[in-house]
Amino acid sequence: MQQAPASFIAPQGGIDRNDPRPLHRQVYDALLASIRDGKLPLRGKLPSERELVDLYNVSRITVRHAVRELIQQGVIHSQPGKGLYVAERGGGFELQVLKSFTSIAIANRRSPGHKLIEARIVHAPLEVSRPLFLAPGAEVVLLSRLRLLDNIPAVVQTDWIPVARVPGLLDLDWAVANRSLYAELRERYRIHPKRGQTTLSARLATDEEAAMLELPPPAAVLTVDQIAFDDRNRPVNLTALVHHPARYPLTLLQSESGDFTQY
Amino acid sequence: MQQAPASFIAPQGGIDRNDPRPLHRQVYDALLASIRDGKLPLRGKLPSERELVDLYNVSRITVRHAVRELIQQGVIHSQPGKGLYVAERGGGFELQVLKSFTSIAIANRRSPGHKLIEARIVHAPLEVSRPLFLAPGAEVVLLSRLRLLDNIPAVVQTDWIPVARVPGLLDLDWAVANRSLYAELRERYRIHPKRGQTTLSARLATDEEAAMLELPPPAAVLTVDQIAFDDRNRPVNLTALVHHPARYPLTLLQSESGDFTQY
DNA sequence: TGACATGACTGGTCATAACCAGTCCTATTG
DNA sequence: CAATAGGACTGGTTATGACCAGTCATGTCA
Repeated sequence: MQQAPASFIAPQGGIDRNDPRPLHRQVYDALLASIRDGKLPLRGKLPSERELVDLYNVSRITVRHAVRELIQQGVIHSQPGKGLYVAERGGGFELQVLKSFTSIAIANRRSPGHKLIEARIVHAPLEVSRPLFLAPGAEVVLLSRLRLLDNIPAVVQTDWIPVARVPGLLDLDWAVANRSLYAELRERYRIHPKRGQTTLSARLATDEEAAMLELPPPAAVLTVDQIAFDDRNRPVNLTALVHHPARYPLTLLQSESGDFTQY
Repeated sequence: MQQAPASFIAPQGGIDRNDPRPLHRQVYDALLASIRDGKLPLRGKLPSERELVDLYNVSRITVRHAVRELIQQGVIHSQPGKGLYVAERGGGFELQVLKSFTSIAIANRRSPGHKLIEARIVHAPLEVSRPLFLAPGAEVVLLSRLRLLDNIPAVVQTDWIPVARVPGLLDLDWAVANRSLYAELRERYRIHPKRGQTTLSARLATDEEAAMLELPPPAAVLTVDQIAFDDRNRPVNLTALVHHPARYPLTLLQSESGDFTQY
């Protein structure tokens, strides 16, 4: 008989019937926290689904919902007939899907920060107005920052947000090194991005980018362009990222959602 | 009252109780096919979940399972209180998660192909043996190919596969332009990759790569390194891809799985 | 001693049933 | 005529209960 896993995962740990979050989300968060905190070792075995049902006093459908999310995120994997196991993580940065620079940094025990490059209202060029469904030349907030990991330049980030959605955004002092744009969107403007479309490519760094990222030219950079939409399917912003390839590679964990055909 | 969607999605369309695939997978495939074939227009509205229940004669849990997958793949999106909508797709290549070069090409109506660069058995260098959990110097099959889209060079792909798992793989003539490594793994060796770990970065192309991809040096390339594991969690292969940035950018569709925090 | 059957597990699938909060049209009311 | 209150929908969440195929340790039989 395997030892009661209650010592690893607090019984009722974080499951609160009055919590506004859905139960499956709470289970997801509780399990993820246990794994991230190292209470469950890498390659370790999780309690079985039916044990989790008893631990958290929720139905199996709820447990399975949480488990499915964790599998799809690549955090755990399942072996039918055997159990659930914590996935070993790769060497570099631990990302699942593309996530917040800030949250990634914290998850990797690096301290995030930024230096302001530019913050003003501009008329959107066509390559910005089109994906945001705006009229050409419409006013957008331009926010350009050099993002730092432990004070080391890692990414050049430029955001464009329609002015209409974020009145007064530039009243804030964006030179403050730890201000988070997305926290501002959430808390001040109640804008919650729900889905996004991301394009990855590579190109040679411009002289300015190379200088900021401390790359000797000619240098290759990884580019990530993302359009985000809110829960009503309205475009929220356009983000362009220019990554230092060595200081900030990206890692994806994939799993058996649908077909896992490969290259 | 909205018109019966039965004209768009064949009633019982593809749902077969004797099909070995799970019901939710069949529903997923049927809906995906309807969308891909254009029976359901972009930004169009899908039948409601309860209508799908009647259409396919399955329970709502099954329909929701399929719907959840499609949402997570970014194919559709949901608006509570309103309905399910086909997601508009972006300009470039339509990828969801990283998928088969061959299947991506076909989905984008481009014809895939390859030119053989190298196919032989080598002793694995450390950077290959480590991720594959092999002893340093263990024998691996090296397969290096220049992949083509409509006969235009797009990606340099190099695979390493432990010899022990694929005896006789090199007996085949890999110079044949349309042979698929993963079809071979599936059909001949019954190896089914289930999950993978992918690292994306950028670097300057080597002279050979630049020449093959028809890029004038100095040129930046997008690199994708992937380790795949099978359903028993054994490493299957290591793939290194070198992408022509303009001919083969990558697109990801993300959705509200877990937290959609951003950069 | 070795091969085999058993049974207690595991995750995977599917059904039925209910309630909630949000959307949207419609009919009633002021 | 405008504001409001229903009611009929939507997807989102959760419960209970059941069966399947695979894994694995154990005990039995040859």
